[in-house]
Amino acid sequence: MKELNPLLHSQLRLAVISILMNVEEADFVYLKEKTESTAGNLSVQLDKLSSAGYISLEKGMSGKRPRTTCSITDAGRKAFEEYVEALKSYLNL
Amino acid sequence: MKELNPLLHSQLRLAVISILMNVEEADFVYLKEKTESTAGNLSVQLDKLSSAGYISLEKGMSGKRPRTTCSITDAGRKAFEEYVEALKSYLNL
DNA sequence: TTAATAAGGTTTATAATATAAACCAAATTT
DNA sequence: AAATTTGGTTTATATTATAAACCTTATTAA
Repeated sequence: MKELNPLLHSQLRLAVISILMNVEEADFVYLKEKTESTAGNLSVQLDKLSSAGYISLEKGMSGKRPRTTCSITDAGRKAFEEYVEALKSYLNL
Repeated sequence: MKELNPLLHSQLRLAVISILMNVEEADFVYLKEKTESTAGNLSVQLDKLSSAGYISLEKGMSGKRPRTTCSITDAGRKAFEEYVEALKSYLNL
């Protein structure tokens, strides 16, 4: 049985990556709403994905308010695709 | 985004359930080899699946040696199928 | 014939993870 | 100017996964 990348095998991180696979970029607030996570949890998980090189974080300003935008990297895309392939062997798809 | 049943969203438990979906029954030793897990870890995870009613454990004897055989229950089948459906929404399948 | 090793597990301790609570700074509202 | 909101981060806690240590019976070796 194939290994399931533990960084992706987590509900919240998987949700984030899954969303980012389908959009150019998404900001912190949007991800928080879509995933229904707390800010703290999301912040931690985004950092982990970023440290792994799976996403890139741009921390800037939108007018006078802070704004963090996230986008998936090539490494993230690849990791996700490999994860999906591995999972398929478990799901009988 | 749908919730991913945490009892199934674990590599080893998912592997066990996945195997049991395809066979009538499987014994402890077989599952240990197929999943490449340690006996301790497998024992713990089988208990969790059993406590949840997802699998049934028959602890008997094969000749003079103990033998635990496992099989999936209807509840386990249903939970697995729901888990797969939920996951699909994350995987773009 | 008993000492060591193996088979088939279980129990317990530890390491890793996920999660939320508490916190912070700047902006806005009352 | 005090209170509240926005957009987060840091830290503490609860949960989980995992392996190490252990147990019992059977088998093999000395």
